[in-house]
Amino acid sequence: MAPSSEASHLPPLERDVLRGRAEVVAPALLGTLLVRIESDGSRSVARIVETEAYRQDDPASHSHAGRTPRTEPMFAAPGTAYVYRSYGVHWCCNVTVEEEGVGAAVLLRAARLLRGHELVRPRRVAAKQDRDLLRGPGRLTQALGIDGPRHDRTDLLDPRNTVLLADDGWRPPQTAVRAGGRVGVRLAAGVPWRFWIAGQPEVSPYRPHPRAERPT
DNA sequence: CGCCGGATGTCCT
DNA sequence: GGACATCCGGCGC
Repeated sequence: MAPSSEASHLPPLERDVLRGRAEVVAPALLGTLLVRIESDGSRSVARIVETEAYRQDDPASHSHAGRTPRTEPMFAAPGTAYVYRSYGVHWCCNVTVEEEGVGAAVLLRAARLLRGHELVRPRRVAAKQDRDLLRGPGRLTQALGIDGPRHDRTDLLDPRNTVLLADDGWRPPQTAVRAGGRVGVRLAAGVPWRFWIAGQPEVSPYRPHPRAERPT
């Protein structure tokens, strides 16, 4: 029998979940799964514990200035990956949300690794503890081998692809979902569109932008 | 734990 | 040229 059959039975995330406004979808994705399928069929599975919402009318969003070659995927159909380079060195992975033509996305900031430790460890040699493996958006992509050339513009709900959003039905208790300012953004720093599961050690440490402008 | 500098692709609303 | 949705290692407390 095929060794991958068990993992392949993880149900995909429902696309309709992604059609709502970014700041509604972002907390709704807490507890869902990110799956990385290697070329040999082996899989890593991680539980999403921290997200951030970005949308077109939001000064902190890449889509705020309109379409560019880089931000084009933000305007694609819901479920599309928007993978961009951060500070020239790291990759960050977003899921496009809202309707096609609207520049909105949810940044996947942190996750807890459930399976695939042996696949992730060699890509995250700098991680001193397991909780640091996918703690932060740059670390998350490095851990799962997500990058622009391979994954930008791919459909995260198409089971033929190598990075997928899945759903095993688990969700955090409502009382454990927290909201606050987004990490490292200068504009609209007070908008509480970062969401995380309280008590999860994989949630990335909050760090304000050095010149954050907060609304009065 | 906190602060600092270095790495550097893509954009200038 | 400067800013940026980041991370890491080195240093000091």
